Amino acid sequence: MSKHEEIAQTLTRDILTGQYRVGERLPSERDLAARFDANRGAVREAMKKLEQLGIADIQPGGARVLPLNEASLDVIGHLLAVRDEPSRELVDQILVVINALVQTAVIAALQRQDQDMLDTLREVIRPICSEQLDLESFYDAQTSMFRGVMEASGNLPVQLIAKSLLDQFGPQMAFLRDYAVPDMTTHRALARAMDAALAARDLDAVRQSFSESSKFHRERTQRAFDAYEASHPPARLEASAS
Amino acid sequence: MSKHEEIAQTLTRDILTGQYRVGERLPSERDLAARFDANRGAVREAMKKLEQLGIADIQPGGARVLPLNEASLDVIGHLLAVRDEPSRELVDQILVVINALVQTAVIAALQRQDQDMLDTLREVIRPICSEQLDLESFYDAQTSMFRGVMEASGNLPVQLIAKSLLDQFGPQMAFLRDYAVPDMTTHRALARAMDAALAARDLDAVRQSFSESSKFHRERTQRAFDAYEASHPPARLEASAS
DNA sequence: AGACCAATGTGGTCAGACCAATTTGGTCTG
DNA sequence: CAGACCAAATTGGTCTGACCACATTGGTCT
Repeated sequence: MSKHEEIAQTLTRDILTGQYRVGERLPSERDLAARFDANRGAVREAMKKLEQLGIADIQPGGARVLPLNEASLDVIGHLLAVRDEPSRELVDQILVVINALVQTAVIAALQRQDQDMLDTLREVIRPICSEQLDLESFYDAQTSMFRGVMEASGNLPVQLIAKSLLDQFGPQMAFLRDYAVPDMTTHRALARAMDAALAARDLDAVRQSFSESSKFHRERTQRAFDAYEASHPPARLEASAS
Repeated sequence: MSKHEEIAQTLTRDILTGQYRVGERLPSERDLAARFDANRGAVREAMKKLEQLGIADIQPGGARVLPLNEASLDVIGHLLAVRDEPSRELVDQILVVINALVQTAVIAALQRQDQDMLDTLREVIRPICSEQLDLESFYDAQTSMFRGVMEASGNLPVQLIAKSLLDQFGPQMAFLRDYAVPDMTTHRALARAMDAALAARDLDAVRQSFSESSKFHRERTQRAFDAYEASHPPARLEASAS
């Protein structure tokens, strides 16, 4: 890892864990350069990164910590990675958003009235419901489905948001894979419902089936968290939940 | 505007308007420095910006142009600004996404079962339906409503996405304000429906009323586009639509 | 013709300096 | 004593020039 990445990571972690209060001034670039035994250029690059993440506001006179709701979408990945395991609440929120985006994309795709598009859509769903998948392949298939839906929607903003979110979310959730209870029967049933709704071009049914799938996925993820925490040292009891 | 901003803007514009093909190599930093009569540091900063926007991939050996669907959400603002007026299609897509986010946020807020939250929510909606607003104030009120809903949702990813989108979207849409046909009667009716749905905690009604409001807003925006184009030189006829 | 290799060009990093603007701390004034 | 004021120190912003490791390129050798 290069110097500026190291500095940026340390500072990002410090800010996101509350080492610096919101509004507080960060040390000057020269101080940080001395502390990290780095060139000021390296510190500058790191600070630029913080600014891009929207967690610090750099101005002549000093850099200050911004509140989290001023941040860029790109902080999500860092937020998930800051602790030993991601926050259950944040993970659930992300799943909610992804569901909203997928539904928006599917509906947009359906409203384009393009038969080829619809066939493509059903094709990316089929692997989920028809084949005998293990959990690993299921995740891959689901991700492919998401990407396919996004592309079919033709809605660029949705595509960009979903890509950013999935790119940050996926890697951080890898640790849960071994703890998720496979339930391919239900998965397949949910996927069939989605496929049927698509075939019928029934918007309400599409919404309904995707919502149900998302709800199941969210519950399953929370159960995976339970399993993970049960088989791991619950850390120190102090402040482990915040 | 500082040098690196000028360079970044020019390069961003060139890339987004297709002056460079996807996959094509950009000129080297030293070449660009010579072309813009700048030092390499300024060019480097500009290139960093392109990389952050997700429109260029910088690697030892050279920087290459990325396809648009690899970009960051932050390109939206640049995409809207690249042409004389924003693309109608993109604007509509953004409105669709914002509606999806708002609905997600409202539902999340409602499901928190927090009476104070709900009261706050209704308060941010009230100005839209009760007062005699001109169009300008209506926009402000609507934006306030969005922000209030986002905050009330407690869903950080939704907040961050909406903030990013609105920050990029708002300024670029200012040019349309004078061409939007005011229809405060309908606006008020739609807002009252939203308020009633919230008061009843009826999720389906909430979805329905917000969808209708969004639909009306989208149509009104497209009509504003018509009015704008009617009163502006339709540019040269060649390739004006692409 | 293909494999190989050296020269060139590329981005990545660093060091040091200067500038304009802000911040800061003391001083002066009421 | 409080507030306005000013000068010195500090801050981020910019620029110059140089070196490095690696990718690309073009020629050479087999």
